[in-house]
Amino acid sequence: MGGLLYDESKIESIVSYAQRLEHKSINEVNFEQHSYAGKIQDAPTQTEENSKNKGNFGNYLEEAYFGKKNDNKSQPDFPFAKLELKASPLKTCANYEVKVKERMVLGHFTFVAMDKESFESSHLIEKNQNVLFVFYHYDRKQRSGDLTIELSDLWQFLKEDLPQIKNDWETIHQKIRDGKAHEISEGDTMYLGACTKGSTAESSMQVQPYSTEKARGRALCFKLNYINHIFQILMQRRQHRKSLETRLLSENELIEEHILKLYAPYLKKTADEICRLRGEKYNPIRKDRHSAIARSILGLNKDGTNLYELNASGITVKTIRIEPNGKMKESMSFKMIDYCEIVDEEWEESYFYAAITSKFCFVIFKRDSENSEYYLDTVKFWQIPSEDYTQFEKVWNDTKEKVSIGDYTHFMKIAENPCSHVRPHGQNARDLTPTAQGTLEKKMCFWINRQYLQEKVLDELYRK
DNA sequence: GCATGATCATGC
DNA sequence: GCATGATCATGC
Repeated sequence: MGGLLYDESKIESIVSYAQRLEHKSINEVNFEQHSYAGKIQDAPTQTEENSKNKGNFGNYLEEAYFGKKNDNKSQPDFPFAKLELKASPLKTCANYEVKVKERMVLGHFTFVAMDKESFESSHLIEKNQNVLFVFYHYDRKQRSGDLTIELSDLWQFLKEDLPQIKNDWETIHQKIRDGKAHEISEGDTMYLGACTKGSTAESSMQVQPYSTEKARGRALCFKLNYINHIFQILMQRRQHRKSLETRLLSENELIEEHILKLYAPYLKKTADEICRLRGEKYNPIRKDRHSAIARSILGLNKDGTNLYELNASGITVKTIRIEPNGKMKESMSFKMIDYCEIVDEEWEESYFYAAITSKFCFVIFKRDSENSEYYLDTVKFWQIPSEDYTQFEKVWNDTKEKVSIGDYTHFMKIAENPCSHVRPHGQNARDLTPTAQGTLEKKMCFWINRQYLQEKVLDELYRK
């Protein structure tokens, strides 16, 4: 192809061409590059309708900027340089923090094809050895060509993360081999995920090799927390900032195994004893005293932001208290709902979605009689089965709708949904937060129902 | 017994 | 001051 402004056999050339886009839009840069101007007319012009197409920016980038036809070949986008191009949208949060908006889809796969692969020989590795990430600021009111690009940079699998990614891949692979493709859940894995593609309609269901049951089509993706982490790392590298995070794992370790190892010395010891062993003060008045212990053992700071693997995987560490009868007493709370944010959000891009599709690490304290102390009984990793996602989605949608119309008094109650409900979560009844309508309302948050966790997680551990 | 609303201590 | 990770208290 003549007339390209980059050498398509050289990674550096392609990357530096992409970097001309930073802090500018595609149309702006194309306009500046007069020698290329003639070609712009060939570029696809967007209609209002197709600007809603999610892959649109990526296609526009490929065609109008790199002058390539968008094909769905299994080869990398720049086959001569073995370079894959990936565009990823950013959003600016209420606190002005810039984050990646959605998970990064790496490629659709069929269960039959993946069954025959090994991680090392996988399509995933083959296609994504070198990735050129282009992070752009998403704005649904603007056309792709006018969106501002924040960062273009080369990325390769981090060798420190590779054992976990391999384990994630193999977890998905094993489910296929076990004839359980229909049971795959995004929460099964840490960094790499298998997200659903296509609808639940019978026509879009796929066959799997070891079961007659059809399963929803899937694509491999980097889960939201992980792709966001890649963005943060690339930004840090660019700005020569040092990461504030510590790595929990040493070489070739897996997250789950390592965390279980950290808790092992304290199993069956009371909260008080654990604190004494660790030379920390036990404060029986704090409502989050067990959580404080669970976090301290992991080495988490108060914000819970200093450990790389927890951030990159989005693992939610939660403590549960079990009463002598084997039951948990309380439902499980999450962050306060941002009423201004939720009205503009999509379910799959919401905080709550990320939370419920991530692994949970339940640190379970139990007491054997009404008067005795709670002791650390066990640590259990768990994920919400994907068939329950729609229940959480219902509660989230209901909340979004009510917030949109300014109804802050009829959120879903515990009896209305088997999985989740909405309840206050502030310092007291006078603790208010701004709404989409410009008023102030009581702080609330999503809760996971006590009974749901009891049945799905705890009955198995504390069966009477 | 449990749903619901209220509240607590902490640490940045 | 306030977000967070929770637990408490009440009344049906």
